[in-house]
Amino acid sequence: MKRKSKSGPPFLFKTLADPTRLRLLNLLACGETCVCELTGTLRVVQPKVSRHLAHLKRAGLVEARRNGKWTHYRWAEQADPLARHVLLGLRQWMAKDNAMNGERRRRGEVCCRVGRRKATFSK
Amino acid sequence: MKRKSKSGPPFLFKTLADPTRLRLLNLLACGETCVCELTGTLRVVQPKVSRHLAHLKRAGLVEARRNGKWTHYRWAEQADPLARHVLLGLRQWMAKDNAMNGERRRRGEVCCRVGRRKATFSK
DNA sequence: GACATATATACGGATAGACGTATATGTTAT
DNA sequence: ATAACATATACGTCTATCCGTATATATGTC
Repeated sequence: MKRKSKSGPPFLFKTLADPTRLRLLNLLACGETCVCELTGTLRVVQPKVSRHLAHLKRAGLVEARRNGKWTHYRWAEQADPLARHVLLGLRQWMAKDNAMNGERRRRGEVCCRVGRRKATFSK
Repeated sequence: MKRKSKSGPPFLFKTLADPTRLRLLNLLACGETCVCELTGTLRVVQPKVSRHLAHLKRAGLVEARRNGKWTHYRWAEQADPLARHVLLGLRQWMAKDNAMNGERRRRGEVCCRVGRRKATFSK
């Protein structure tokens, strides 16, 4: 039985091979962000966001910090030189890509950190 | 119906997410190489090599040149800055990785190649 | 032409990955 | 305690991807 390696370049690249995960990294590039803001900005269902964040965390690309009800994610420092190099390139690419820029601009229009009002009459 | 994008960062990373393809790129880093030598050095069946080479070619990472019965593959120049950056990092990683070094050393003990020119690797 | 060699592709099965929905876990407020 | 909320995970399904084997294509030799 052959062990499945969850590290090394193939695993790094596999982690980066998903559009949703790149969008998440893009938003996190602005700084630590909570899941609800990520969910709101990307307009995808919350379990999808959580699953991809878990994957990014397993791969060591992000770290999580719990604060009360919320969990905040952020980019992690990379020990491995290849990962550091690749992520730097990715960051630069994100800074220029139109779609990624647009999504970063949508940040802050949503989420928990500012006073949020529910769209409900029952209160 | 949503079109499946065969380009962009996700596709680049997907291409790099396979160990066999990385091994192929590693051997090609020494210079243009024919399929039979790749097959012999990696000790994998030929259709597998051809399939992965086709994938690398579709992704624009390698180019092919036919010469008689043989097809020689080589690294392609990258127009996209992200791809160029990532592949440069990969090349540097390969230069230091033990397994990759070992495999490059096995080159030349096999196959059709007799006289060859020197590599782009040490650049 | 027939034949051998080098490479590419087609086919079917196995496995991994991504998804949506439902549910579980953990936290805070009442 | 219960309720409401934020986040994580479990489950079943669907699709993509990888593989080995068999076959197709292309080129050179006789």
